[in-house]
Amino acid sequence: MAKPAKRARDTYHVGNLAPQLLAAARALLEEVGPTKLSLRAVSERVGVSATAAYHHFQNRNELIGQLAAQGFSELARALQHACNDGPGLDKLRAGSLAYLHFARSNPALYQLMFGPEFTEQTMIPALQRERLAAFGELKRMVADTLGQELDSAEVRKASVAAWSYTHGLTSLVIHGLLPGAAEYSDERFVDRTLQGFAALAASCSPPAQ
Amino acid sequence: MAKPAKRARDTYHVGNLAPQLLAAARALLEEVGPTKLSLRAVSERVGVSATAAYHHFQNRNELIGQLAAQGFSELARALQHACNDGPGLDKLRAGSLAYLHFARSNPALYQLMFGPEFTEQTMIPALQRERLAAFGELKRMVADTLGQELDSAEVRKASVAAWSYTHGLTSLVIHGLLPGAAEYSDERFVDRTLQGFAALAASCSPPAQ
DNA sequence: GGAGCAATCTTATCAATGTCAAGATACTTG
DNA sequence: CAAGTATCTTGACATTGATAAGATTGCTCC
Repeated sequence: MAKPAKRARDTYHVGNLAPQLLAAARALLEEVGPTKLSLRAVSERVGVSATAAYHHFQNRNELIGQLAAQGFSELARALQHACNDGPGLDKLRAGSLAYLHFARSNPALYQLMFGPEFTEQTMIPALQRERLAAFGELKRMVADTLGQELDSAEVRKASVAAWSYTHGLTSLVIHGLLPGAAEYSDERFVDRTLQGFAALAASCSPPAQ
Repeated sequence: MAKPAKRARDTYHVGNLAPQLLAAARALLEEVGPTKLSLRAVSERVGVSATAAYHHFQNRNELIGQLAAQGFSELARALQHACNDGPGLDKLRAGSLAYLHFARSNPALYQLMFGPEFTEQTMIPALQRERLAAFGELKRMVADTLGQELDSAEVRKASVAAWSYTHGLTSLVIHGLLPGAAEYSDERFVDRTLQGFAALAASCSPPAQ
């Protein structure tokens, strides 16, 4: 009697799948870009059937959401390191550098983190939490720089300003919208932008408080 | 003799399809979001077969690329108006306001304009051109503010700085990452961010020139 | 005016993808 | 070891972008 040649043991996958899927997705993400990351490709890379992921994630959005959350977690750690190691006065520059460096090292992940997939409805808790944690790290940096309390109105405003310019610069660089986006160093981008702000601040009307 | 009840004249569509497709896509874009805009839905809204669009656009990317180009063109016009009408000193604030207002009025379009779909490879000429034109408008504003020549190094740096912070703030607001992103006014966001910059500039080490 | 031709539009079809349902297999717990 | 649950597979379906081939329209040239 011809039994099926391929036994279950050969095709079955067992255990610890979620982290493997996340790792494969993370790698594939940078290869194919944030829009073309397919669940099937991820599953195939791990060596598992196309629908196995659905036993660990509700759907594609939850998987890439966890990827994004992972990204914010790493970004927070990078900011923390930059803030602790650097000299006291230039914490903002050091933070911006770390931010830009993270994004340039993981461009597709960064695009995913701020991608249009995650709205209020499709936002998973882990993503929201890690994003807030990363922003908290930035607020801490700003509070240190300003020498004020963490939750003062000043710090809140300045933190949004710092996040805005850093995210904006990063986004422009990542998308290749700035000339020389490929070859120039992180330092060059950050320093030139800071110089640009200085020039703007010098010849601008003082903002109404 | 029973002829086919449906004559060709009833099903055939004629003439001027490209603009209609773009208009329908533009409307659908804001309804379903930048990731879920399907060619078929656009075609159906116009009342045309699913593949008719391929006689006017190479593929989906070219269609949404032209949408994005259209967005940059409108953004440039908005900046131009804001720059010409406003008082001389606050051109930067007026420009930022116009920028944020455009994006909040067309959030999905704005996300598309800076979306990950358009890389160096998949970039259509019209998009690149209109994007450069919009940035040129911003540079003109900055040059006016600084009182310097359009292509000086100062203006280039300051323009990137201005674009960075404006795009960053806009992006954060659009994505709903700032508290109160829904209810607060454009003015509030811009002014608070400018105040934040002032605070940062005041207690920051002066950037090395 | 009509034959021919190019542009435009349709139908039929395919491959890729996200997702669900049902069954098979492995692990756990009594 | 038996039963139940978690995990994984196969099979299937709907949606979507895209191609190929045929139908229709309008224009051009005689």
